[in-house]
Amino acid sequence: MKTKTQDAKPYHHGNLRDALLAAARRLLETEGHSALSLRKCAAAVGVSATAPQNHFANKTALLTALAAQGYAEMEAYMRRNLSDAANRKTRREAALLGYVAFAQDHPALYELMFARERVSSIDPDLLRSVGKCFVILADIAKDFGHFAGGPAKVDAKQQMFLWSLVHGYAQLLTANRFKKDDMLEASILDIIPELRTDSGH
Amino acid sequence: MKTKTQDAKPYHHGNLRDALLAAARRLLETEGHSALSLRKCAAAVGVSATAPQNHFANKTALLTALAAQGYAEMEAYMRRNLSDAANRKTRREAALLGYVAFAQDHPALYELMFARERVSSIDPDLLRSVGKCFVILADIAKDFGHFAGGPAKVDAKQQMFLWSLVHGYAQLLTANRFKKDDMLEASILDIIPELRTDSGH
DNA sequence: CACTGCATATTTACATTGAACATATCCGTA
DNA sequence: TACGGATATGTTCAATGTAAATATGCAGTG
Repeated sequence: MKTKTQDAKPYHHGNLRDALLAAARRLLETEGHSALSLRKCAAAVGVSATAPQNHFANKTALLTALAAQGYAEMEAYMRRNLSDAANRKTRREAALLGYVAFAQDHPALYELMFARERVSSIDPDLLRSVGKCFVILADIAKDFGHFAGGPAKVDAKQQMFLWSLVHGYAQLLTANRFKKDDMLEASILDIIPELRTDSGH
Repeated sequence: MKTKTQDAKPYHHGNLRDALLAAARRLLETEGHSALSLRKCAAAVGVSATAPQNHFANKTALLTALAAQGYAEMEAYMRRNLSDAANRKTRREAALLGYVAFAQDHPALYELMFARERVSSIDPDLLRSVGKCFVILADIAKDFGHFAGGPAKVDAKQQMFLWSLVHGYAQLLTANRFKKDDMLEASILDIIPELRTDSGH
């Protein structure tokens, strides 16, 4: 018989889903994805090994939710330190630096966000988070690159160019493939060769 | 008692290491990395479940060898269809198209080649294979981008620019992040905005 | 030929993990 | 109060990575 006065551990956690996501995130970033298991998440939160199944159908579902959370946070990185009144150049540079800073601050999570097999790429929540990130990039992309073709094709090429460049840079940087001292000094802004128009400032 | 006339399965495989790598490669490309286990590799080759341990200290060692093999093959893709007499522009375009073609033909292997946790990034064989790929890119990079700084810094920025661009493009393409029709039409050559000098042709 | 050493493969064993299943508990509501 | 849905538990199983001890074959050496 359990007394009501001293609060025993409740049968129901209350917010297990978020707690599991937080634990998973912590495990991922401190011990790497190979150390991330549903059981460890459950243990970290203090519930039974199979409790996560009530909130995530399988491990992929949890990783997908984690990735979606990652995109949302990356968006925040791209928008941080910015007032709406900031001019175009400032916004541009802040967004690109934010993108890279996020990858550097959370390399394991960033890798998960682009892992083809570990996340369900058709998940609506994930797609929504991805989309919100890339409207930012798509807007910035208007300023970069001289390309041939009609307006739609030019837009597409600009977006592909910028996204490829910043994503490739972020991943090669976090994968430690840039070794030379001269490379380590160069930021993402330093390796963008030109502007279409210097409409900012 | 075993007769010598009908050849019984030999106790020693003869070339188990290569056979395991081939089996691993097949599993990776047909069923994905989550279906790749040491035991399945062993079973595919027809040896006991723990035989691989004699050739690969652990799973990471096998994946690292597989990644090294991938870089060697990507180099072949970049060099294919080329005579030494080809002019600079032709070599440039063939190498870039080859890089992307490799990623498209072997997306799971390509992803492995840049996976931070699954491969040992300090493995000498891997580093050698990576290096041979990127002398090609480093040479091509000389033609791209106007950057500030001394010669060494300019070289570094050009290399970072080109490698980031082509790697980001390849990964976003294989990860199916380019959705719009206009994007699917654009090749890597279409999203490179300019040449430093048109020294080729 | 007999013997020895080494590389290679096998067998056995164990802890971890993802997942399925039936069951228990809590809470809101009719 | 009784019921039902949501949430958590305990049990169970197959697959996996890895360790340790053992067996096999081969290549020399006496």
